[in-house]
Amino acid sequence: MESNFFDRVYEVAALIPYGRVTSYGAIARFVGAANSARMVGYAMNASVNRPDIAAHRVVNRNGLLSGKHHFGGSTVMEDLLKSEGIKITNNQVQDFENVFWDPNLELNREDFVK
DNA sequence: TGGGTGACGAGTC
DNA sequence: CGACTCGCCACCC
Repeated sequence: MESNFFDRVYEVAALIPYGRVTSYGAIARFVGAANSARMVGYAMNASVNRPDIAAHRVVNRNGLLSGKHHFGGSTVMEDLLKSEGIKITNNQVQDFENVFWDPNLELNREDFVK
């Protein structure tokens, strides 16, 4: 069976543009679980098996690389973001507002299966 | 079946 | 301004 929740999270995560980041809460709202931002992170945790998912482009609402610790336990996440032109300082995304990508604004929910 | 878990978020002190 | 607490809810055991 298909767990639409996780699948949607994966879809959105896969659509995050290069050099941009988004927040768990933004994805959560987009998939219809505004109050389940934690589940987005949980889904990302399971997305390690999904090479198409750019989990490193997902940070918390503060622009903090909360999931970096889960990226092999190294600075992989930080390095990946830097390689995309995103500035990282003290585990925090610089110019977060500038690189923030809100699926609710940039993406059409109608393009997804309801 | 039930309960614990957690890569969050928002509110409070 | 910083640190802490609580609620959330889909997934795993």
